[in-house]
Amino acid sequence: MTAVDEQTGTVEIDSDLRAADGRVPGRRGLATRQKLLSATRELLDSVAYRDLKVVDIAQEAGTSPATFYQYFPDVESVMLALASDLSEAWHGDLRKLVSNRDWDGDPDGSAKVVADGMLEFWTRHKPVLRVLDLACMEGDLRVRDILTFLLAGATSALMDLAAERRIPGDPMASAGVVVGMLAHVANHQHGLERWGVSHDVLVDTVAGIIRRTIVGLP
Amino acid sequence: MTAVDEQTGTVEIDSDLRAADGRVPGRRGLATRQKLLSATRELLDSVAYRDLKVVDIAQEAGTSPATFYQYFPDVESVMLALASDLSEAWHGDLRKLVSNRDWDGDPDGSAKVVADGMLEFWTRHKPVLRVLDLACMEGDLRVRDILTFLLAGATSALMDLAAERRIPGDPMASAGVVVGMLAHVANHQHGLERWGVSHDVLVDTVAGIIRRTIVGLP
DNA sequence: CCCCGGACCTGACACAGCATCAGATACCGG
DNA sequence: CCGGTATCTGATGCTGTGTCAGGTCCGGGG
Repeated sequence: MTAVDEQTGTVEIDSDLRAADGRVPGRRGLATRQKLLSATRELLDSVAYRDLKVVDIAQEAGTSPATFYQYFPDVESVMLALASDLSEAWHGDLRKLVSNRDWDGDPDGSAKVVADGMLEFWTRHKPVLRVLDLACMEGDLRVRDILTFLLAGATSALMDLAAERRIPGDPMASAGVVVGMLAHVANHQHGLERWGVSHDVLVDTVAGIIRRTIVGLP
Repeated sequence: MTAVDEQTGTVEIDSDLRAADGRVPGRRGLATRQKLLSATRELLDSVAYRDLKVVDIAQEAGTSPATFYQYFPDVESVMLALASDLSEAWHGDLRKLVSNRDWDGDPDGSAKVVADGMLEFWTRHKPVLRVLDLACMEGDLRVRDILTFLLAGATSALMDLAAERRIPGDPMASAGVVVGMLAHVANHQHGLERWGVSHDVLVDTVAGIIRRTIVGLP
């Protein structure tokens, strides 16, 4: 019952949203479901994914484990739901972050805004995204599709840009690698800072790579 | 009782290697410890880190859970040991992969060899590395130090190269970002291939970024 | 206003995996 | 062959999982 995409027209994240029995949840039910999602998100700030227990999520949400199982079959499914929400909420914005730029007039500034925006997005949602990233690497196809959708807007915008500019090399590969780089850098920003790389320097470095790889300037 | 680094002179991975009681393990003990490590590595090929149980590791290693606890306090510690081993074994090779190149004579070929070699390394050890990466993001300082050491050789070699070439921007940041990019790309190679990006195209794209970011050619 | 039916919640339970220890077993030097 | 130490494991208590049956809450009809 959710959005089908406008332009890439591919992904369709279906969520008919049933409780453990066949019930369709009402207002109150949806609220506790939401509380469980938030509780999970918050716990992930402080506890490792491996140690994330149903008991703790339930407690954090102010309810019981049994209730948890009314809405999700397991913790993994909560992550999947969080992923869907994130994807729905940000797919469009990430696309716009790239495409609403004046690449001809101010390529340097544009690259910097994109770098900064992506880093900001990734950092804000790091606790969830790093888990999704692992799940994706571990071969979870549902997660991979959702992450793909999340990034599809930005990626295809970058790809179009690279193609327009007739950059040597494969536009898809360039766009994919750049987006991946942004993700990784955001996740390890803290580590790089320990090596003496400040946030600003990092943004500049990444922006430089975007500029040279996608826009095609020295 | 293990290597202290030669040049960066920072990391020191200490492993006095005791069993659960204070004993220093002998030949037989070290063998079962090794079997537990291998079993873990192999299980990670097929099961998600979150679902990796002590029972299963013990069974795969042909021993009992109680024995497991003779050698490791928990699964996390096994990962730490695997990380140390990997680091010890590859730190030098990764450095050489970058520094044993003729960057002046054949920058293009060199970049390609580095890209290919790093991708190969990361892909080969993906099941372990992706877990370590998560642990690092989740704030595990021991893991971060070990990964830092693993990559320190390659990173500092790239950094020196960038500094020599007087590339605009911060050499440390450039090297760090490039190494990070390689890691991420290797981890998501399968996903990119699904978007129609072949291995060879990927290597070329990444090599291009190395060339432009570190060596400084158009 | 009360009360009823369905939506929602939870206590109780059986079972899986964790972690520990005391005692059994395997190996080595003499 | 034997004693002693290194190594292993069965038994056990405990934590967390997943599933009921039955209790509580709430909104609408009488």
